[in-house]
Amino acid sequence: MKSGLGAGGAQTIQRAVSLLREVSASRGRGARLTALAEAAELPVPTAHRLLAALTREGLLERDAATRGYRLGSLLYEFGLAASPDVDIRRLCASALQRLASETGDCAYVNARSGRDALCLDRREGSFAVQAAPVRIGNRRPLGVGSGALALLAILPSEEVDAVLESNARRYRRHGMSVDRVRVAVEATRARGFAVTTGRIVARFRGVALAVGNGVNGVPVALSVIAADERLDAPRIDRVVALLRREESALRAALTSELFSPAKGTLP
Amino acid sequence: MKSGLGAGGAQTIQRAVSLLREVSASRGRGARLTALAEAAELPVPTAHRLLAALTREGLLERDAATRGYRLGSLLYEFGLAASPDVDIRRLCASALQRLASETGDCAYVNARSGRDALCLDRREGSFAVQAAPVRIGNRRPLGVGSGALALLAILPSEEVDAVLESNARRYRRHGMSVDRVRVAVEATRARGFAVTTGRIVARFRGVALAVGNGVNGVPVALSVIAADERLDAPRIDRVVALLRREESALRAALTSELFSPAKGTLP
DNA sequence: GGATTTCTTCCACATTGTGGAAGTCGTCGT
DNA sequence: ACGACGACTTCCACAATGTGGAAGAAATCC
Repeated sequence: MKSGLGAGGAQTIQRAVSLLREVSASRGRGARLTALAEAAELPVPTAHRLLAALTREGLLERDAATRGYRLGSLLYEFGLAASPDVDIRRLCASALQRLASETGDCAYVNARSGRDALCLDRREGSFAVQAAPVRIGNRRPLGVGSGALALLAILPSEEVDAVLESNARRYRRHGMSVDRVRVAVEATRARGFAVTTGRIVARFRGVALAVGNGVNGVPVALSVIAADERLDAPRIDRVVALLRREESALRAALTSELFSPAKGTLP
Repeated sequence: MKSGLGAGGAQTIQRAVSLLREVSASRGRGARLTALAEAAELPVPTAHRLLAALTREGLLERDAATRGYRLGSLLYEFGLAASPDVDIRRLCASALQRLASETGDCAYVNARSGRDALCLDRREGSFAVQAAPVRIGNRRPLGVGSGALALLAILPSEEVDAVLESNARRYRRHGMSVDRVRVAVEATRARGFAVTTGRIVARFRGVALAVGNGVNGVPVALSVIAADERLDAPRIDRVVALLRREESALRAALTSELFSPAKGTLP
């Protein structure tokens, strides 16, 4: 088989992690074998064997009813130990709170993770009733969704190209295409913030703004998602103003955080 | 090589996870290659290759200064997505808070994870000044430390035997032995709670109590750690009384939680 | 500055992982 | 209820991948 890029000694680990990422991209109640195999570009029996091994080790769990794979408790446990010194969620908590209560809609923090956007945290406003909302920890390809688009648009163009190429297959599965994402990136750059149409998630739109140079080197974006009829042009402007305000507040908080990093559980 | 138990198709994954567990057992600033290889019972070059692959994938990070391996940010990200429906940390938060403030020492929640005890959360009291405290997410072999001992002692004897055998090598690295742990288990069962001498972590003692049938099927223990001169016999009794109180409160909270599970970020 | 320990690279070998094909199971639709 | 389709699992011949001893760099200690 082709081995692709200069790996030194671990096809298996690369494949396994690739499967884990695909599982954590799946919303709802677990991802099925065939879908995972396809997404990770692996033959079904191979994916099956790897998934079984990951399950045996506790990195995955299998929903008895659905037969779908979910991230396992061992990953939660590792996550506790891997908590970063600068806790982005804690830093963004109050910003999210204000955004959600002032707009009445759902406010999100997304971070870049490789070629994915990762939902770090969210806060629901009073109006928020979404069918299958993005949950904390979920991943999507950079460019798909408002937060993910804002994150993609701030990357240097050559990196954008690399991400687009790498995600080409995945865009298709989201009903997108490389070209459409590229156009959206250009529009986002010109506009200064990201908006999505109601097409990606049916009947919902998002507005997003990337945070300066990110948090601790990690690019981060704030976004607000609402039913599309609630987000007309004037309202978008108001939401963007709120996002701008929170973005500044966050940058200020970051500066002071460098001198007094708090760690551990919230009081 | 001997393959040991009935694995179906993934030596590599088993070894990789084993290394991850060892990394998350290491306190301080990262675990070194040789130590990890020894702990995971792997030849050094093999461990090196696997660790390099895990690092490349983002499951591990390497401290440039120490050359030690730490859990990587991708594990933190997976951890977010893998957060359990019943959040043990949230349930125990107030119990920890009271224990820490009333004793002035360090209060911990530990859970069982395979043959390990896992530090789920901790709260420092006013007196707590530990040199190398156990951090959230750290692992130790079941039986080493007060919380870990309480967790081991509530297991059925045959399971205790299995754990003891499996951990034999690791006890040695903690200056313990299977026999000493077994004796401690008997003593813990007779006493109804676990205490440790100041020998495991120099100059510190712990008192621990397991929580009923655990939380959501996961065995859990509450513990208080203090400098050994602070923990004389009468004070131990008082701490145990506090632990008993919190243990009951926790069991009560568990019952009501079953009917109104809260999820997501705290308000 | 040399000795010791720790880490990294190398490479011949075979164990482990591979994936096509075939079998089994679960789930639809009628 | 039953049959037909798709999804999951098992099987196994094959070789690519992972393996680990040995030797070569780095870093660290004395």
